Amino acid sequence: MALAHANPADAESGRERILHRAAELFLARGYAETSLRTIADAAEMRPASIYYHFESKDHLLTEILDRGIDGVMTAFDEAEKRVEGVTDGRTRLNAHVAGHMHALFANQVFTAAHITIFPFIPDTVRARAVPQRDEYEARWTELLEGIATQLPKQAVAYIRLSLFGAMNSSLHWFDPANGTVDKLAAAIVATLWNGIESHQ
Amino acid sequence: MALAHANPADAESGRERILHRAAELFLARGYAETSLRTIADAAEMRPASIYYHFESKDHLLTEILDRGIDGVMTAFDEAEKRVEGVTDGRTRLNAHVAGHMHALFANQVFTAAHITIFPFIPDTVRARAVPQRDEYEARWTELLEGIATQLPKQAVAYIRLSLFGAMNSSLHWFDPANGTVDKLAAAIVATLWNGIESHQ
DNA sequence: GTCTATACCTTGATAGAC
DNA sequence: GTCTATCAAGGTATAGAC
Repeated sequence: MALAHANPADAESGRERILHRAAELFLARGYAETSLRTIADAAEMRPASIYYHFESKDHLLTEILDRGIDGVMTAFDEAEKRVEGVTDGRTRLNAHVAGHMHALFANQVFTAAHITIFPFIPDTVRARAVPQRDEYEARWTELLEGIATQLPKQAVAYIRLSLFGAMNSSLHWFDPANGTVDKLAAAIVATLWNGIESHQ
Repeated sequence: MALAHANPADAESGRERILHRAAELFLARGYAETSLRTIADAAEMRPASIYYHFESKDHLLTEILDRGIDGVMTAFDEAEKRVEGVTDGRTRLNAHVAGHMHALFANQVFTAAHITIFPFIPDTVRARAVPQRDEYEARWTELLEGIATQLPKQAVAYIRLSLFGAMNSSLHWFDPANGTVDKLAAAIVATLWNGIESHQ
């Protein structure tokens, strides 16, 4: 019987190590700014070894983007299960915002990397990811239109985009060490739900 | 007497041409993704000529970032003048959001470039820009605390960050050809001010 | 599945003529 | 103020041994 690994990272296969370290580096420094030599260093192997697992740097990026989308898609489905049958709009919204934020901060570095570097990746790779992103957006559109039934769809679209801006920009300033992700999610929902007006 | 230039861009000095084309390219593709050869092409000169005007690529970037901050600082001051003496919070907020959005979309490509590429520039350049950004943030903190006087400062900080996320993320999806910047600003303020609750 | 060694290209930057 | 010519470094990627 094999010994358990003290550090879970040791248990990762070479391929998984490359994916995780690359995603971390892309998130921290960007795609073009991160060389395969740097990724190989972080994954504790030689640059050439990466090419056993991935056809090119772009293919490595593609898989990271795919996993990133999978992360939020799964989070959305799980949040939906958690509020199945719930009719209160704010409760439903809160569950989904919390799910998205946990995917960003707690679960998957792939999701954080995807959202952060997306505007600056090669055109071909970005084009491939667009349909998946559209599908995720569509789920949110449906959710929000079901909650704010009195609003015109155009207004809901602005709300959705504002909400995405608020959620995703937190990657640049929120530190999970200084507050729980759930509290951050609740604060974002409170801003969107109450507005400033009611607190003047 | 010199002839007037048909295209205002023709009137730009070599130095200005470099700055504008570089900012446009950094905004569209990112800093590391844009080579000095590409910039030189766009500015209709040879790569070596750039070094007559700028010590290095990082120095060129630094000036673009500085101009970007100047753009929103000036916009903030002008918005403040426009609502001098006005006490209604929403009117004051609307003026400043519109000012920020105009700086992003209508006035200065430098501001848009600054905000977009900031997370992915070399550490040394980024560190130099932080105090200027902090000063701009501080003006918004003061503005928002003066408007939402009943809220704890922590809540105002979340609102400020949500608002910045909403405003700046519009760079990635708003097309000025499909709507005026003023309407976009009004929609963002409406989302923040009314919340969803009042429209259910 | 990982290695050594290396090819080939693009990059930021410099020297010096005009 | 812009050019031609060029360099050294670092980039992605490949060949082939182990």
